[in-house]
Amino acid sequence: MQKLAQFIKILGDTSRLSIIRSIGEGALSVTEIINDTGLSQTLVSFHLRNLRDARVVTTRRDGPFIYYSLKDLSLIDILDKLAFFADLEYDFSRVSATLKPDEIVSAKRR
Amino acid sequence: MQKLAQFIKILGDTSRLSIIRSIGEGALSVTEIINDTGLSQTLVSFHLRNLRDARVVTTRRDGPFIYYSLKDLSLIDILDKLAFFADLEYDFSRVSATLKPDEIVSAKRR
DNA sequence: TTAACATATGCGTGTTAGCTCATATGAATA
DNA sequence: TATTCATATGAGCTAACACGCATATGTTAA
Repeated sequence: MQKLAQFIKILGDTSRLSIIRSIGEGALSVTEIINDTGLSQTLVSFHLRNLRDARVVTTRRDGPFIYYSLKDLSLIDILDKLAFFADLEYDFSRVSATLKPDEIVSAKRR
Repeated sequence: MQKLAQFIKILGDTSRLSIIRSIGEGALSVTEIINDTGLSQTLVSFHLRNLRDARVVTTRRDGPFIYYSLKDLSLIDILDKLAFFADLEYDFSRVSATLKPDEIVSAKRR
């Protein structure tokens, strides 16, 4: 229970959700994440550390760049479901605001 | 995004998860929740307020008792998925520690 | 090796949020 | 109405956490 709450806490932050959404469609370097989210370098680095510790993301080094990606893409589906559950208007991934999670998944595959 | 993070934060607390699990199988009065979770009266009341505000639970008054239940049972499935995602050992609802979320759902229907 | 770029970390701060204690409100029964 | 039981609320404390600033580490290329 403790572990689950801790894990969920990691997801319950606007900045981290932004980052997760950023890398949800493919690996990005830290700088790319910074540009995509508009968050400061320090803040992105700080949150990436949390996400790393929680094993939400994985890293791959390529020269001076470190590419971050989601360890398990099914997290996006879960977040879509949560977003749908939470307020029925907003969807987490960037497809549609009116589809149900299941429909969003299928819509993305087109 | 703000709203989603706020909602997830509500879920990311050990006490509230205990309460959600308590009422996951049917409506309980506050006193029953207190006994089931082992949390203090004040603390349960405090968290129930949060869960109410987040529209996670609904209430029904019956004489001096107020019965709380989940507004949408699909929350349990989502939490099972999150628990499975988080550490592969623990499951949120009380069925099995080794089944995947889908299997848990079907196991419960037996 | 030095300079430039990419990323991480330590420290200090303000705010949020969970918790307890005391108390208040509300409903039922005698 | 008075008492008892059920539930909610307000105030105050503490700890956790998100954030910014400055700086450090690491990598590449000149």
